[in-house]
Amino acid sequence: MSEAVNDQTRERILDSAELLFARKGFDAVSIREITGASKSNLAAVNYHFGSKFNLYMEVFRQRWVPRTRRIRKQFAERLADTPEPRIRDVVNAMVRSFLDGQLTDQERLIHGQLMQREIASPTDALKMVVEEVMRPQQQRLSDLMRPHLPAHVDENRLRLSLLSVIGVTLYFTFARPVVSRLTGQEYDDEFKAVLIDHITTFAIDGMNALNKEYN
Amino acid sequence: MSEAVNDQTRERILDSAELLFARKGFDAVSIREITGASKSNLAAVNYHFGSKFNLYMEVFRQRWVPRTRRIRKQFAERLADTPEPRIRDVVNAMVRSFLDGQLTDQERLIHGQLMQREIASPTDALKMVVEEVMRPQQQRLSDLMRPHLPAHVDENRLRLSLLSVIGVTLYFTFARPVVSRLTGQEYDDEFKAVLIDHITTFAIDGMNALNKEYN
DNA sequence: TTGACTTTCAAACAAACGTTTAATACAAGC
DNA sequence: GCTTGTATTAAACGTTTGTTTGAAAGTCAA
Repeated sequence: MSEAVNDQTRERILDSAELLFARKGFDAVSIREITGASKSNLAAVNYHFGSKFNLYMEVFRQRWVPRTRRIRKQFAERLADTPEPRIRDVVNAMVRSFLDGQLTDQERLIHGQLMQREIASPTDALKMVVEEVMRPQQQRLSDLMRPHLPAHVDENRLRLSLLSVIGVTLYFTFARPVVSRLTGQEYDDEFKAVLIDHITTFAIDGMNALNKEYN
Repeated sequence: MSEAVNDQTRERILDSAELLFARKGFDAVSIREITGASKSNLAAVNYHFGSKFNLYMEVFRQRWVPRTRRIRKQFAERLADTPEPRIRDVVNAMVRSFLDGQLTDQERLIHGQLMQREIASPTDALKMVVEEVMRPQQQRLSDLMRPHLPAHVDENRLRLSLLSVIGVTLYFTFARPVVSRLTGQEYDDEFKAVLIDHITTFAIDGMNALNKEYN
């Protein structure tokens, strides 16, 4: 019972912190704002996490990374019925497991914003994310695609293409204020379906450039 | 003479502010840090700009927007010798006027980071940028590409493709910490040339997806 | 029930923040 | 040289921040 009580305050703080760090960024959010949102006491952050920065790191460890694992699981499930997936199948699964998977809209936005901000102002969290999450996943993707690519396409070139797919996908996730303004479209279900189709198509054709570089 | 003296303090503050806002973000930079870097007095920010936020807005008006105009000019120059540019020519000019133009490396990074952060935490600056800079430029690009596209490609679909090109380009600009880590490559001249080739190719093929949607 | 440990709490602390104020210095015109 | 307006400056101000402290409350096992 004590563990459950412990966990409740701690979990509430983590939830509030994740949301606020994603929305406003680490520097713009005070501990008082987080504890206000989580109905907890100011000193609880120091007690449970030791410091504001440690709280931030725990948000990545206990929220961001597990969510990425869920996305990856969905990616695998999308390909489970495809014995020898072509490049287009892999790219399609990549994009859709994030944009069209089981994440709620808010989760997806939070996930992207946390990453966006971490890239902008790198901390230890970025190092952890790249080494423990992105690198293994990129290796997996590379292994899936390698059989379909000509021998002259080296590993880094393939990596750049994978990063481009990620870049486009993330851009439309976090540049929502720009995209909405320019297109005059709110991110409603209909527009999001258009976006997903577009991103998938753009990414698949962009990736297929690898197969055309004979010169 | 008085105008020149006036302008020196003001300009120094703008320069320092731009650099620091780009590197660390609005919230993480104090006025004391800016005035320290610009060898000026704390109260000078209030005197010349009225507030920290106004300084931020002026950074966009007097640094970011003019630099975008320079990029746009280079884009136009790249196409000046091409009487009827194809889509690939336009995309190539888009990407290269930013990545391979006259901007210094630092300028390019600052330019991208300011935009990245503004997207993450939108202020009035984003509205100004989108309406005064991005929208007119997208219209220009659209006019250049329209003659080469099938009738069924509507305006928003074209816009999404243009945004995708911008998205990829920006991603590789500001996600430098990720890209370097994953590829093991510093952003030296050789790697940047590889990047530019890659991005251009990916973007051109991604855009060409528009010509293939017959179904 | 007691003791030991854990958790929560309010208050305090030192530092930092953006803004304001009033004095001083500078510049230009008459 | 004097006056007016501009620019710079140090100090003050009120507020906010992350961290610390010690007391109180809660929990669990003997």
